[in-house]
Amino acid sequence: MDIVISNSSNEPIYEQIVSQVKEQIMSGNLKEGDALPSMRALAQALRISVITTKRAYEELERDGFIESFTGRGSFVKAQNKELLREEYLRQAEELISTACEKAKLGGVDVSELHELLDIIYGGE
Amino acid sequence: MDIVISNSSNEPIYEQIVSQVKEQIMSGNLKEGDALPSMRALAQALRISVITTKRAYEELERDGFIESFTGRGSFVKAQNKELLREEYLRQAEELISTACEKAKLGGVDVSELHELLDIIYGGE
DNA sequence: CAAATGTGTATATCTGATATATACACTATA
DNA sequence: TATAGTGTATATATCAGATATACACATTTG
Repeated sequence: MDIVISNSSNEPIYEQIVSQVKEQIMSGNLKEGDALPSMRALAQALRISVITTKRAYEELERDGFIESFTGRGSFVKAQNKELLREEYLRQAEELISTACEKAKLGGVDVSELHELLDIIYGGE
Repeated sequence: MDIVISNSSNEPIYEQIVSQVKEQIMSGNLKEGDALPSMRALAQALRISVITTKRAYEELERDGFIESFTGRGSFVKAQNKELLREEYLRQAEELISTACEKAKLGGVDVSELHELLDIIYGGE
């Protein structure tokens, strides 16, 4: 479980954890039944509070990605990757929508956005 | 000066004001030397506090878009629209970048993003 | 099987950003 | 010069993010 958090990011720490756990599930790095690091262990590793890791795990549990048991630990639930794909697609769609609004305000043509898209998607 | 704010939005009120003033400058609705509504008048119209309108105007002043004079009012400064265009382009670029990250996580191909872009940009 | 250790959980609290009420200071004008 | 309109400053309220500490349960180990 490689998880990295950034204090400079404006994204809350617990959201960063949630995102990265989802990524690891999507990549196959985490499979059904796999144990997540304990809230304490993760908190210690990231030098943050247990309450914050708990909050992240709570959100993951609420969204059906993991399951937690008092005294035992937290585990990955059976996952439908297609569901995750749809979630990421929806997020991308929303971001592109906002990008289009900004572009229109600036008088930026759609063709310019297509170029940007190719450059950014390709150039990683 | 038509300004509309949404309480349900997660964007702060003062940021909503800032954005919309920039939009009106970009659209030519507000020109150099034009007087903005007084902080009090705008606050009353939007049913918000003067402090909030002041904060919005402060940000606009800090970014060089307007100028405020105690006892006189707030006025639009000379504007370089190209500067605003660049700002919007930069914002769009950043959004597209994040969208690409999400898409990659979901295994969404770049071609699908191009389709989305056309649909969203066109379909307003 | 009881003690110890490791797990998740709950309560009260701190901090920073957003928004506010109220009072103050300056300018124009009637 | 009084008054009404402008921007400004100080102290306060509220909410989300993050926390410390103490609690409850499960597993391991002597």
